[in-house]
Amino acid sequence: MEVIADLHLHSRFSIATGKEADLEHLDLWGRYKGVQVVGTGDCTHPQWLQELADRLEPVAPGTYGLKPGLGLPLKLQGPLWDRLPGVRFVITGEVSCIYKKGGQVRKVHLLLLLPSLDAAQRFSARLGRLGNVTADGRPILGLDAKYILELALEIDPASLVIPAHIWTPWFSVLGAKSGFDSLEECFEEHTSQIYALETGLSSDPAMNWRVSGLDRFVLVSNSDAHSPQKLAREANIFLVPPAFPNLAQALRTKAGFGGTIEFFPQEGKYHTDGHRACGLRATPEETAAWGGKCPRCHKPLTYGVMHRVLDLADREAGVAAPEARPFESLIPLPEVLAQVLEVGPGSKKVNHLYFRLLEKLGPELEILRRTPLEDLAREGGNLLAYGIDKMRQGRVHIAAGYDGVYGEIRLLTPEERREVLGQGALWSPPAPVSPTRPAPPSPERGQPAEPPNLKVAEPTPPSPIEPLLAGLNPAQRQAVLHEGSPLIVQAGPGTGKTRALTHRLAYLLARRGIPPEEILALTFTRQAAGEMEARIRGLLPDFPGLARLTIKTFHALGHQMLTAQEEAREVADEDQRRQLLREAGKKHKVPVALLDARISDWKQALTYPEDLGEVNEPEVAAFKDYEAALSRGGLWDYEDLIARPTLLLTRQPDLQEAYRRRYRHLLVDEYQDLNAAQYRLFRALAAADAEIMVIGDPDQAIYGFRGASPEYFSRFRQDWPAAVPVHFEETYRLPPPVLDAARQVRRQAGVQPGPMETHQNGEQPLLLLERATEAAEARAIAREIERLVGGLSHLALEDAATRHRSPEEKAGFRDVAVLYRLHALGPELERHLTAQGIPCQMPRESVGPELDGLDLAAEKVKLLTLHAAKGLEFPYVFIAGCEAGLIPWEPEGEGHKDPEEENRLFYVGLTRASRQVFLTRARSRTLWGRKRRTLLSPLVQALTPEILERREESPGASSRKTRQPQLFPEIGPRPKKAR
DNA sequence: TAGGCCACCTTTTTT
DNA sequence: AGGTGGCCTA
Repeated sequence: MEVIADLHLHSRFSIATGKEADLEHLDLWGRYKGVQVVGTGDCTHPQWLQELADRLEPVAPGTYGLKPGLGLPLKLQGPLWDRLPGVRFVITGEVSCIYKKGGQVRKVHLLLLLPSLDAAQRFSARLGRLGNVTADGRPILGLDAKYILELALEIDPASLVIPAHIWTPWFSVLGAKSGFDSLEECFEEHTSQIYALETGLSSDPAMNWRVSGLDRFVLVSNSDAHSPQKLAREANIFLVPPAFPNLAQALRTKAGFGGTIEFFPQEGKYHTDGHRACGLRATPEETAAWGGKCPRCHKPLTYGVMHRVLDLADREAGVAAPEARPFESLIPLPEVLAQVLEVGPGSKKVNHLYFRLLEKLGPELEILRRTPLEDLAREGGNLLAYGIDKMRQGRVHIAAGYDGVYGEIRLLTPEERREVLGQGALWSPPAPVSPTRPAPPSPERGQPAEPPNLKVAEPTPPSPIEPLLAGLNPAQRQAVLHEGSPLIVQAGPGTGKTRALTHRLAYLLARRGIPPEEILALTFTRQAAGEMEARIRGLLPDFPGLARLTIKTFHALGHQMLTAQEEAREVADEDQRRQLLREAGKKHKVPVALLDARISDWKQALTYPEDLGEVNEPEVAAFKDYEAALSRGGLWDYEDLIARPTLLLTRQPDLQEAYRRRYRHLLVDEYQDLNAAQYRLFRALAAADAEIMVIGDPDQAIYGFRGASPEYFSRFRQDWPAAVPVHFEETYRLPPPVLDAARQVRRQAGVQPGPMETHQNGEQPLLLLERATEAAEARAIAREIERLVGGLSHLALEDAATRHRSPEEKAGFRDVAVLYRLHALGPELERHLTAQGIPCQMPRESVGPELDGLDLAAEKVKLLTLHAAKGLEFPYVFIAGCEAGLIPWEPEGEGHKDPEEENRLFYVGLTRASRQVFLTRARSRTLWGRKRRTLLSPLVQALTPEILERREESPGASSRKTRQPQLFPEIGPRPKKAR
């Protein structure tokens, strides 16, 4: 007994679905169509899962039915319908993986088949930690497809993952635009866990047989319906009982898998090649003859599924794959009726006849596949019977779909019409004979496989150049090689600062034989220290004694020095410190903020209560209490970690001498960010004859509020008169317009940064997007990101500007950062980007305890403060909130605090980008409950038009849906969610 | 001592 | 807006 199953469809929680896409209507339409098993779809969506749990009950293992009383009444009566059982549901869903692999953006849709509702709940919860599963029933995840497979099997080994509509150009495992050339490239060592492939609307099994690499897979077909009416336009025929374990077994082994019900693939939107704008349809042969270009406009043609299949094909047409299953090609009944009645498929006439036929003849699939022609003729007329007969024989004329244009079916020619309908018609339904399609070509052995394409590794000739200097420019080389006197390097953004530092370290160790323990490299952040260490290991793998190298933050070094001399204490965290300040401040009636600032100042000047003598200020008394409390609690604060070790060194000459003897080589990163205490610590550590290299960029000094002062940078040459200055003048990061913009910004502060030359190409100007509100601003950002990634879904298809970009040029989510001045802007941006289906993350949050490999592997857009972006690089950088008062930040009523530093901060933001910068602004912004009209940031205002393009909101923005080719055009716009 | 109400304030960050 | 701390009351 045949069991027809449609496993891939979507609920109303998916984007661009009708609100009728619920269980009740799926059950109803499953019965109308004649399907016994229906996937739930969207099994990663928490609300949908809740609905499944509420409304379904198990009827067999992993198989569910509507709870009693929930089924909708059929519009139909009669013996065929009165006792028709409801459909059975199995748990299915789809995820969209958008990620970079091999330097290219990949977009792969996967169909999931899970063995139980419980498994789905666990899977959803797990995915929810890696991305956003609530915005869309088909979530967009920045995760490698193979991890999804791993995860599904980890949740339950009975799960099945089926690559979805595998040939579509934009979103599939073999797709021409963002896919792979083989399943193995995608799933690697897990490929054996893939058992089935979904052929999609634009291809049928016969096309897939031409690729012998697919022979071992079960070829499945599903509707991918976005509304229940579209259910089962493609489907699977199983010859096993309708329960999950049997279906899964059949999908794994092919045994009990009876074949598929298909669209005519030419009807699909991407079947053949062409160019929509020119209305040009092309066969792959024509495309080849035209060199892939549209002969009318010479733009690249969009390759269709057929083309892609032929690219990978290694078997002749008309030869079935071994063990191939048969398939039947059908046209949905409403379309057949539309052809017969010469009206639209959505018309009342069609609808009326549709249900009349169903009532008399049974479910739609039965009518299309099996109902005897004479019965069709009796209930629907000769023309209908004739048309369906033609369809069953495959005699259908279809102008193939291309470049997003649906194929056009013509079932009946005018002559046929006349003949069949005319007086004394030549055609009448034949006597009842089995009207099934001719059997598919019998499976044969496939062609012998091509010899494997062996790649011979090219021997790399031994390099005569010192490898540690190879690839360095002259200034970098100088920084690496310099010895004998202190060195100060001024290194702008992207000029290879870390490169120079790490190569110098490696050179010291490996060429000059400096013992690792004599080297001290200091950074400001753990991340920078970690990166430096990793890069040294990369340069000198297996070098003995690397562990004895000291690469630390200033604070870590200070902590280590302190604990070597005193009883170790913990470092007070933010909360502890605030608590102690509050207590001390309260007792002595000193405002906490004031006390905080005073104590910081004191410690940065290496001053402790005992140095303040008998001053009677309440602040001093509070300071004493605070220090006593820290001590009682066994705590140091961050400033202690610098000030105290410095005092130890200055007060104990022998200790200082010991450190100075040990560290003969000192390197300091981000030298412009030293504060007074750090500067003194560094001076205390540096012997007169030590070899010193400091590197930094005074234009990027942004920690003045923390007591840092770029003054020490310029003072270096006074402190070390023998110092040699080096200036890195070549940037490898900034494309010319960004470099230009950055320099223009600095010029506004009266600073003319030294000469700079860029090796980065790219002429994209900065883009300024001004919107009415911060919500519109966030949506504009989301839209641009979507463009950069090259479209997130079929519905928001790549526009002309991006669609022909090669996959290498497209961005992955991790290539994008959104920067802003205040944390307060972060959550709102995150909310909107998330709602638009863009995986994003504010790194503060991710500092959770249970970060595993997958968490780290998930690609996300980063949301960062400008400060936090320091030292990072992203191809695409958005700077949000480019408004006067916000950038540069001017606290309410107080006016500019430090316009110089704000200017540098903006400079830092701009110079994070290696491809393009987007500046955005909200004309009205609500911040901390106060709504204000804003002006464009003066820093942006001053940028010249050659490098800054302004793009107003396109007036056609509201006509989105008319511009966009729709996969399911009958669906209205997505319902607005209440805020 | 819990709970409720009100006033306040809001940049950027280091083991 | 929204969270926090302070202060008052029962």
